[in-house]
Amino acid sequence: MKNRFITSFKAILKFCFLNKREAIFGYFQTDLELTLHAAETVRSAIEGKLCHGNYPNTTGKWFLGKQTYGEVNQLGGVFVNGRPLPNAIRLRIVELAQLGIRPCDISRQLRVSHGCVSKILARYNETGSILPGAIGGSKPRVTTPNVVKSIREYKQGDPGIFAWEIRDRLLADGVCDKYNVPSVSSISRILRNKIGNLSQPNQYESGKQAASQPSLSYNHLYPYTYPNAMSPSGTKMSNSAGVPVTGGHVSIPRGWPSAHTVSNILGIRAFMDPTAIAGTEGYTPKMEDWGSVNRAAFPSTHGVNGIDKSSIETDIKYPQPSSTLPSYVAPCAYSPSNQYGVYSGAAGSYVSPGHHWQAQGSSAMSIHSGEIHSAMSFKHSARDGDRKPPSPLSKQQHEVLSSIHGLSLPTSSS
DNA sequence: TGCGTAACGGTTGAC
DNA sequence: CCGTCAACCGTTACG
Repeated sequence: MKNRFITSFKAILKFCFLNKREAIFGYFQTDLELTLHAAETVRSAIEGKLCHGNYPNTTGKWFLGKQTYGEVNQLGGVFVNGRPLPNAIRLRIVELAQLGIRPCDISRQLRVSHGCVSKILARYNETGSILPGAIGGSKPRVTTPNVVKSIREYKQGDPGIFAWEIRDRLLADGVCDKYNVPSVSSISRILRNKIGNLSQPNQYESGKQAASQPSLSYNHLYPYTYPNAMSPSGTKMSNSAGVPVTGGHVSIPRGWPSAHTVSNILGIRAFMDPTAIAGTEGYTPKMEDWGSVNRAAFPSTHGVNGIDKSSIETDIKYPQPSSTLPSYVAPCAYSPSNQYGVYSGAAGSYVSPGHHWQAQGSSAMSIHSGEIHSAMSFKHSARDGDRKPPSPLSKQQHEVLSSIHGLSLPTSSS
C-alpha cells in the first residue's frame, strides 16, 4: 500500500516538476501521511480518476474540465471554494463527533479544516441538521400582486392615505403578516410606480406622516426580522417556510422567512413530503437544500406540506451521475464534472447531494427514500433519547460510510 | 494544543 | 442576457 503511494508520489512529483512545480510544493508541507494523501489526490487527478486529465495550476487550484476546480487545503483535503462539503463528509464529521472523537482529530482524519468541523458540529448541535444552508437566491418578494391590489384598493378608497396607514391596514386586514408586510418605502414606491396618479404627492404624505406620527417605529413590524427568538443570534437555519415548528428544540427559522404567499410557502419554500414525515417528531431540516436527501433524511412534522414542484426540474438540471453511490447521495448542484472531479478519489462518492431549494427532489431519491432515511436519520434517535448512542448508525450504515470514505470507522462495525 | 470565530475569497440564484 | 445583491460555503488566521 505504502509502496504504491510512494510510487505514485514519485510519479506525481515528476509530473508536477515537469509541469507546474509550484502547484505541488505547497501541498507537501506536513507529515508523510498527508503528503501521501495529497500525492494520491494528485495522482488520481493526473490519471483521470479524479479530474480526467486536469492539472493543478500555479496557484494550487485544480482545473476540472472547462468549468471549475478544486483546491487542496493545508491538511491535504480537497475542497471546492464556495461550495459545501459533500454530505457524506458532513455526516462523517457528525458521526465521528458522536463517537467521542475530538474535533481536532476529526479535522485531521477527514482533512477538513477545524473551522469547518467546528461550524458543522455547531450547526448540528443547534439545529440537528448536517446540511448546509441554502446558497444563493433572494428574499421572497413582499409586493405580491395581492398586496399591490390591496394597496391600490386602500388608495382608491382613501386617496389621502399614508403609506404607513396602508401598512397598518395590510396587517390589520391580514393581507400581510409582520414578516412579509412591505416597508413604508416599498409601499411608497408601489404607490408611485404601480398605482401612479392615484397617489398623492409624496411631500404631502411625508409631511403628514411626520406631523401625525413622527416617531412611529416600524421595528416591530419590519419584514425579514427573525420571527423566532432563537434566530437573531445569527442562526439562519429554519424550516422551509418560516413556519413555527411545534416539535421544539430545532425550530429555527431561516434568515429571510418572509414566505409571503401560500404559493411561496407551499410551492417554493416547502418540500415536506407527508409520506416521509411520520415518526420524526421535532426535526427541522433545511428543506431548502439538499432537497431530496433532506426530505428523506430530515423530514419535518410541521404541516406545511409542500408541492414538490421542481422534482422534475431537478432531475433534468442535476442529473444523478451513474455510480454505485449509496442511495442517500443525491444529485448535486455541482456539475457532474465537478462532482467527480473534486469529491471523488477513494470516495467515488464524495458527491454532494442535491442542493438547491429551488430545485427540489429527485425521482431517484424518492425511490430510495427509505434507504436515505435509514442512512441519514440517526440524528433522530440521537436527539430523541436522553443520551446520544455511541454510534447511531447501523452496522450496515457504517459499511456504507466506510465504502464512501475509504476510511476506517472506529466503531464496532470496523 | 484545541477551539471558536471573523475575515476572506469564492459560488449560487433571484431579481 | 448580464450585473447586482445577498445569501451561503470552507479555509485561514487569530486570540
